Amino acid sequence: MKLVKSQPWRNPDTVLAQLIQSCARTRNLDRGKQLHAHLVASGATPSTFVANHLISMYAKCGDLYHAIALFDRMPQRNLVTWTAMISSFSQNNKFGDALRTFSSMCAAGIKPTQFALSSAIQASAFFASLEFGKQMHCLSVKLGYDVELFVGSNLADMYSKCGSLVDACRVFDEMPDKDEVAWTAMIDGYTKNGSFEEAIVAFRDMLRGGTVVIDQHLLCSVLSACGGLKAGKLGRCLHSCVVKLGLESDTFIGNALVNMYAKAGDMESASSVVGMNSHGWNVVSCSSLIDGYVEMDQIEEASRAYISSRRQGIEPNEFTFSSMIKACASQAALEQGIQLHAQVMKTSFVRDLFVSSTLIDMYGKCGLLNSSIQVFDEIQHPSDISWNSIVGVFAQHGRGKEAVRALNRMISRGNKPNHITFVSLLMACSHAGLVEEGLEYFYSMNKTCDIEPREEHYACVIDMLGRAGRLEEAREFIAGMPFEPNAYGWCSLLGACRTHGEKELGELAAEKLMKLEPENSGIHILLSSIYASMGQWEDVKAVRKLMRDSRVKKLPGFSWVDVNNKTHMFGAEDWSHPQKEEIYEKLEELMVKIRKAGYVPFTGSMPCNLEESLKERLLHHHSERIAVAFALISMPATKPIIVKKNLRVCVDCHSAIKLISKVEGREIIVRDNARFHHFADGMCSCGDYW
DNA sequence: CTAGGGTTAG
Repeated sequence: MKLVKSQPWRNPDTVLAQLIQSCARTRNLDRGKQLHAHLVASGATPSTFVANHLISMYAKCGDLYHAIALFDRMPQRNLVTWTAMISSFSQNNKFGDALRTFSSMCAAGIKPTQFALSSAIQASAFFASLEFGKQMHCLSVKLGYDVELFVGSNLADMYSKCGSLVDACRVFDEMPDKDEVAWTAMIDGYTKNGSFEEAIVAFRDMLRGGTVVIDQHLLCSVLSACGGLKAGKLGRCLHSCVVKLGLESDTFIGNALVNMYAKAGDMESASSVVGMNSHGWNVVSCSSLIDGYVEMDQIEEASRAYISSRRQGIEPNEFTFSSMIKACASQAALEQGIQLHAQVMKTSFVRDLFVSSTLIDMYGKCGLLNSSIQVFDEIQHPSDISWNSIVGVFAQHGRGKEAVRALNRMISRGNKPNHITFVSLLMACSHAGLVEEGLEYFYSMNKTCDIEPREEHYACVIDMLGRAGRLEEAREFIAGMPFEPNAYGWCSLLGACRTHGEKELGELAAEKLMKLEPENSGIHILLSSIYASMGQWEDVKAVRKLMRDSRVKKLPGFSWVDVNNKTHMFGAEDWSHPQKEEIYEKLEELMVKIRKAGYVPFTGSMPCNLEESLKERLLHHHSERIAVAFALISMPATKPIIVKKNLRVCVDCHSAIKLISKVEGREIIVRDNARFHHFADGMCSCGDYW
């Protein structure tokens, strides 16, 4: 109003335009509508200039309806009118409409400028449509805007969002001037495509240039890259930068910091950032925090963070649910998993592909194969992630044929298996003894699915041959490999050599393993048990001495079992439980039953030269068996028993529990530190070998 | 009058 009074000689349109503009700036829709109504009431048709302002005002205030209505009724549209309409659509996330309007404009014979191109490229980025994006790029080149600051940044952003980093770089490198927005687009492109090192390198290059402003957008992307690299030190450095620039109160920055620290495993810093300011408690930061705890295997802390977030009034979203369900899977905490599933079903997140995939995995790890399949079957359009989960579950359960069938269905439905799918498939074949099928897939995956076999696939083949007792072939296979097997491969081989009494190859595997994982006591134990099974007590002693000398300690074995939502822990020969009498009685009863069913104690591998009866007794009182006996006397017979162990289940316990599942008619799931065993009716999902 | 970049998952 001041302007009107002080500059009464100005063109009335200019005055009106300025008034409308101020409504747009302050998002004052009511005042904007008033001005519009006033204009209409005066009977005059607004000029194109004024109408353009009105469209822009309506769009900025989120009132697309009136913007469109006005646009449709305009007798004269100029370049800016079209451009304003396109940007109105893209500002309000109507990217399809933005693109349609863009092509109408072109059809009307109006050449787009950098403004319209910018919005149109943004829309192509939204649809992640490389094809359309390339057309836009082409048009930008033709019209001479391709290296312009805004268009260039948009193109780089669009290419990286379409997954084509090469094209993004090409555009970016051609740009003569680059500001912080352009750099952010590029750095974020690297980050989103998993090229974290390149993101950091780009950031350094940018700093070296020295002229670019560092703002919150830029720092967010760099922090995300630090998270990906687990680069806590660099991240902390950037945190100081955030503080110096006074950007701590930015919610996105806070979330990025929490996520960075959580990914780097620095949970203390992550949780302190959450508590630092009023924006700290939000669904993104809490989900990052929870996921950090889950990844660090600190499930108690994860639950605590989840409960605190709920107390703060934060509604969990699909990220939160995924992480919490993942936590249940890692603990084989079936009860809590089911509760989360029930909660998810009350929300729309039940249709989220990440959530359903973690549910499939959780049920699988808790031994409920049918529930996994049910969750999978309820997915309307399974994605690659969904298929990978179900193939993985079949692998865990030793269902080789089902895994193969799932893979074939996956391919025929147009989903593309990746290297993880093939790891699962090969493991499934290995567990089910489908050696020929497994080998066929291994040798053909490169041709049929364009996946070069990696370390882990080679390791699966070693495992497959080893389990089948084809150790000579395993040796040849290793000799023909383009690289040395990884720890998993050598470990499988060592296990197989132990089972099949192959001393020399076992020694080789152990030697390699001790170099790869010198701290791993399991390797020493396995090797000594190979010697023990052959009665080479001198060698057993030598290994023990080696363990002493290199200060490798055998971890004490513990088992856990959840009964009525309470976790009970047992050690070997552990009789501290209040119900010890009943447990002991049950164990004795089980021994009698399984002996009748054909159980023969396997004391051959025990790494000490003890009297047989004592060895047997020691075996019978392994922690996992005590846990199973306890669960049998305290749980309703309908529920599967889930036991968790910190070490590997021993061969003898494996065969004993197999028979216990048969004589007691119970499903027993044992998760040890290496794998998953599902015992039912005298069978185990991991086959006959441990 | 019209345009660009940022945080969480298998």
